Amino acid sequence: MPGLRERKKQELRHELSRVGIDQFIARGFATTTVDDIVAPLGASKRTFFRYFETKEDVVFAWYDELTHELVDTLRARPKHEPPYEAVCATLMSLLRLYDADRTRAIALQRLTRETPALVGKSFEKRAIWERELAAVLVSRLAKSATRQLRAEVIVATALAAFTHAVDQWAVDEGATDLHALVGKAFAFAKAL
Amino acid sequence: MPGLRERKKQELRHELSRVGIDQFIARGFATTTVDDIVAPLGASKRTFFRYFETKEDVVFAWYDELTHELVDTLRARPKHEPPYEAVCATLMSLLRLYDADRTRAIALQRLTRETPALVGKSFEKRAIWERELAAVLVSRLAKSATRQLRAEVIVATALAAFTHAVDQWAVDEGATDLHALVGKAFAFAKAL
DNA sequence: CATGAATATGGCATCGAGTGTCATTTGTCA
DNA sequence: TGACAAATGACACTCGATGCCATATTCATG
Repeated sequence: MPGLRERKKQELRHELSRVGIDQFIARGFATTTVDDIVAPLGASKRTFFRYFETKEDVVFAWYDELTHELVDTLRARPKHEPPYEAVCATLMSLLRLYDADRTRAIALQRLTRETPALVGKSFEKRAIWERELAAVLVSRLAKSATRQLRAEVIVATALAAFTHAVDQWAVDEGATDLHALVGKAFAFAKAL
Repeated sequence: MPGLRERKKQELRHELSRVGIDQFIARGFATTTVDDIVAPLGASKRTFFRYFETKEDVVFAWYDELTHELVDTLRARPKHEPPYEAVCATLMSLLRLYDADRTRAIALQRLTRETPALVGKSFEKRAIWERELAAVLVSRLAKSATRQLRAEVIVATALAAFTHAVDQWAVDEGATDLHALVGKAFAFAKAL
């Protein structure tokens, strides 16, 4: 079992992320200092930076937690399924997170969109997903000198379609149907 | 005509970028301070930050300079040309930059790849291209509730294919034919 | 060419992110 | 309970980034 020490660590990491995001949304990213995040929890700035490499990372803590799950999901897709469809189906599984708390998801998307530093970070994290998923996908493709590149292009395309759909949905304040929009974005990429 | 003042400004901006990149390549991004960049040119740190918002920006100064050119190139593509092909042709025009100085291009790509902060910045700049190009492309698409999204997906896909091809080329130290590789990447996206 | 307005620069002070170090506290396990 | 390992806090420090103001440079006009 996990043990008290490990449990406390995960809890603190989670709390730091929660408090941080709340403050960013309420008062803006730049105007919120690390001390502001740490104070309500009675922790020190030094501890904060043992849990997160940068201030930006608190916004995308959940990205890291999902990486393994995504990889597993893609691995579990039926062997005969075409590669692009497998990646699309994998990404679709993420939508439950947006469904779970639409208001927060939209606020978070807006926060990211309006903060250049966060835009960069989100892409940086996305690049990690890309690399991991492409590594899985490669094994599905016929051997060739360029199958690594092909895997990367397929994953990157699906991911780009996905994020643009989510972004559009958030810009519209959730007025449209997210699932349908993502589906359309996937279809757009398929029929270039 | 430009005037002395304007000419000096552009020259200094160019010099700052050149010296900065050189030092980053030679001694690493994190270990090079802004003072290190500014010293050989006899400028002050304060002046540096009047030319570049962040230290990262010196690496991507040429991105900004190319934005208008890219937009114009896309606008100039024949009206009947399918949208994806128009974007691909537009991006192809960038390859002359990589041909012009292959060694430096490869070194720069490596620098970016190995520096997380620069990875984020490069995506951030790419996102600007995406937005600009998508805005142009929209006018080529049939009116519909989702044509904005469709334009974004098309542009993002082409751009992703392009950068992954360049990246692969740089990883291989320029051993493969860049033009052919980019062409293949474009084809991979087209035939998902 | 002289002169005053507009603009670019440098120096200074300041804030805050991020890191190294070490003493102290807290969880673990025999 | 006592010893060991791991987590934390406090402190000092570096450096990116910004506001402020005095100085220097360019430009437009007479």
